[in-house]
Amino acid sequence: MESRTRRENFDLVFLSETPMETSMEATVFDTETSLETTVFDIETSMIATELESGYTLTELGMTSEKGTLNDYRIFDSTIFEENKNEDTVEAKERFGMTQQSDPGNPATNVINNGLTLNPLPLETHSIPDSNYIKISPNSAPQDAANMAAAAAAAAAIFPYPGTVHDPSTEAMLNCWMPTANYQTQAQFPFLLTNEWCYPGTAGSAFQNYHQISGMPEANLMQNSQNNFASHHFQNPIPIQGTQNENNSNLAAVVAEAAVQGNLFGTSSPGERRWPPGSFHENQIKEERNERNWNPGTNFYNSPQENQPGPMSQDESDIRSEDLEAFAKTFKQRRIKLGFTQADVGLALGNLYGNVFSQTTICRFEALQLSFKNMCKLKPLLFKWLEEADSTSMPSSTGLGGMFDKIAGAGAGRKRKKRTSIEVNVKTNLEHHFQKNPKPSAQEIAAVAEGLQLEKEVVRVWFCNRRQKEKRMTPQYHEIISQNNSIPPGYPQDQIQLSQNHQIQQENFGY
DNA sequence: ATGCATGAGGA
DNA sequence: CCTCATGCATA
Repeated sequence: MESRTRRENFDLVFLSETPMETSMEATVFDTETSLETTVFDIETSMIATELESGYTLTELGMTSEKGTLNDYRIFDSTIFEENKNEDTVEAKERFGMTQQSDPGNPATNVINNGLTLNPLPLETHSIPDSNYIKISPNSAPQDAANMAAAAAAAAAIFPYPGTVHDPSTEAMLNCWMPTANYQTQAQFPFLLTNEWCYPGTAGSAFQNYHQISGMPEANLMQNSQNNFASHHFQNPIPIQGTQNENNSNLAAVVAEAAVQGNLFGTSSPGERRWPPGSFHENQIKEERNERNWNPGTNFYNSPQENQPGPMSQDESDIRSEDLEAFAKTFKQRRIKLGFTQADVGLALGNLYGNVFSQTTICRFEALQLSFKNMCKLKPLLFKWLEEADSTSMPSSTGLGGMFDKIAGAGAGRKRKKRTSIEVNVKTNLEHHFQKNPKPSAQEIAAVAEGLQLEKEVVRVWFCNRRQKEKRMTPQYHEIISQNNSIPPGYPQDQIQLSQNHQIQQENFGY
């Protein structure tokens, strides 16, 4: 089996906001082997096939609930060349695109590394589906995560950035490698100092980005592109980190790259999701309040300031999708690095003075904390991860210093022995809860009476129960009643997540 | 991974 | 008494 590089033959296109309610599945098509693998069927929420690399798209944060299609395609530009003259009307209709490329801009088309990027006008979409790699259709809320994964995949795969088409701004982006968030020059050296990269998603703020330096959009864009081109010419970005680099299974390459890219693909305090100062914090907050944290909302079109400056990410600009994606990535990385949840909790103490228990880390990873709580912990965990990632020598240095875990020794009152409540009693309580989640003292007393439990125990049970209700991933509700429709062996958390998106709005409207 | 619990802070 | 962040102890 000859090992070839097919990288020159691919470009990356993002299609956003295209309504498509039908078979939401991710198909990976290897144009070399002509093998097609259905990876994830959104419709049934079933993981049909795991990628060879061992990652599933689910693990890559590529799952999605139904809704708007956000379709990432990596296509064979040779085929594109053959098809580009096809009628575009159908494509436009089909994909709801109105975008034209900028064929007049050489930087759009040719990167000076001997590779020719196609201008990628809309016409590209008349290419048969079978020639695409469809990574994932997504609803808007999932844009970021999916975009990140897809983009990161492309970033790792291609020696140059794919041409990214942002339909919402009608921008052709040849100049950068997208992730879910704005990226700085640190990530993308080809950027001009004050530039930020934006991946482009539904309602992209690409234009905002281009306004940052006060430069006319067109100029900045061109600048970017030129800058990128020259940078690349001199410093071709090596393809690295993908063990499957030479693997003929493109799917595996994509997957692996996506996993790696995912790390920086998710927003984080360290990276700042927004260009520094580009969005006024208050504006974001206001907007979020107005929209009541609708997870489907994107804020990319928010007004912005021109004043660059440091910006700390706080809860107001974290979306639940970000948290999901981060938690997922965090867990993967943590495990890969060989740390236990307890290790992390302890390390947080060393690094930032806040020790956390294994329990808390566990709950973070499982999204079993309140939204607010998640937001609070995320920055810390992110820092830790960054640290651990760069040091990446867990056994030796990793836990070296250690804190004296100030043993409480407070000799406070002994903890009450944990009372265990029988299952049938629990069921009973659950029923009560369904009827009235906030029973009064009297009602609690009555329940306690009926169930032969201490009042206090019942009270605490309700407290805890309510608290559970507020977790990011509630595990209760009507899941039971849907049992029939749950495919056997289907991982529960998938359902919880998708349900969560609805529940979220009620529970986290603050 | 979770069930039951604690304690701070708020009405 | 409640909410909320958090964790001991255990399944």
